[in-house]
Amino acid sequence: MTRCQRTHSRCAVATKESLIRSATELFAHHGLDGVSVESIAQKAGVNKALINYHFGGKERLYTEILRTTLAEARRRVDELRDSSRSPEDVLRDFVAAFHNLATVARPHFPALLLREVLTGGRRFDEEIVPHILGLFEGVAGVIERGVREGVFRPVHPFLAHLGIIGSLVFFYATEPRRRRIASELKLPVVMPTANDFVAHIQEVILYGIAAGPRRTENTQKES
Amino acid sequence: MTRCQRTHSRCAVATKESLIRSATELFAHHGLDGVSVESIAQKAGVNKALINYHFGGKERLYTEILRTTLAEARRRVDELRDSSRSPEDVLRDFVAAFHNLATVARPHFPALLLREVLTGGRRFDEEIVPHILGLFEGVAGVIERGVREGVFRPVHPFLAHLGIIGSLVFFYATEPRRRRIASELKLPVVMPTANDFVAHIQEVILYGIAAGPRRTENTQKES
DNA sequence: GTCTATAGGCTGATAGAC
DNA sequence: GTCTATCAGCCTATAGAC
Repeated sequence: MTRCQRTHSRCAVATKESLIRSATELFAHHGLDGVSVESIAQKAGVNKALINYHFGGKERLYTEILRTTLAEARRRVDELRDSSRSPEDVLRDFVAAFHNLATVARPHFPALLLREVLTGGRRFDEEIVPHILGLFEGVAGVIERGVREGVFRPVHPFLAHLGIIGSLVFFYATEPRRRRIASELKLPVVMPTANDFVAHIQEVILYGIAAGPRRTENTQKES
Repeated sequence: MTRCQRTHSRCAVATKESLIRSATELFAHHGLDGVSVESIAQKAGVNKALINYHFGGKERLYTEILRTTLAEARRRVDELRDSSRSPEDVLRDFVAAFHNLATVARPHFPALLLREVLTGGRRFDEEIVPHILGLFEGVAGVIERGVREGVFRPVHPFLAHLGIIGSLVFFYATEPRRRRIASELKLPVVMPTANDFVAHIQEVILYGIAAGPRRTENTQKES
């Protein structure tokens, strides 16, 4: 219970932050429709009327969370994309940055983004769209550069972007649930850590799109 | 409006199928909590009381849809996994089968599975768990075999499974929405088709985990 | 089997006291 | 800024007519 020094009452900013923190976790877990304002307020330890006072309603709170979370993700991609390093290294950096974002800085970013896209992205307004574009341009851009410089095979940048982002978003969005589900289902496997996954996916992606001679025959779609 | 030959009234089976079809699409798009029984009934063209009569409530209808959808996916994986073909070919077949399932037979399978895992898989009961296990064992099993036979690098089967399934589930679960969103956002890219994606992902996966000499240096996590 | 009518609970939002 | 009290609307489920 953070208290202001002068008023001896709970700071407004502390209330807002508490609400945002609680709502972020609940929205990521249950979706906008699966969360009641009552449950958000209870988890935050404040009155539910304050959601309307500070944010103007449940939906506006959701949109604000989506916007700030995507802004943070975009900021990190922008920091990396114009690097002078090799395309391989930049791609590795993207994966490492995603890992850090999804495990430390914004652990609910993957689930929030995924849920929003699943439902049709109806909240992708003028404030959010640039962030989505930034993410896309970052990954697809470095792949395009790698293809141009001849270090990557001529893969389609957008498809490669989707494959990479798909793996990452799926893994981190489902990671906390999967651990519990896997143990309940008695999955016959030792659960690797998220760190193991980062190393694996960096390796597989780079082996997968790197230029150079291969012993594998051409790929085919059907048997 | 399918009618029975003798009763001259709408067949019960037609009603059930119509409800299942409508509910499947709505659940995949909006999630269990985002769909009202009223909207399901309206889309199906029947009365909402019939949802309780035929299925025993909205949640039971949802569980039934989840179960039959996962059963179908599992059935297809089981058909392929014990093939005598090479691990590379079986993996290609898995991807092709997923594509067929996600575009023709059960277009809502990826979104339904994804949403359920995101929310914690609370409906993974004794009837559903074997299907989940079947999917996992199919993909991880063929990778294990490939590693054992020396045609794949010694990747972790479970991590490889997650990376592959993640790409596929993400792509197909978001495909219909992404097309609309991309055009609204004026994404500076020609949208490739799902067929293009299949070819791309088969290629990248096999290049990514195939054994054999590589020109790429060792993978590292941080810059 | 299907429909109408309705019960009963929960939800999001707000007015007003402090 | 925060809380209590409350309302109107929507929700799921069901009883009962046909």
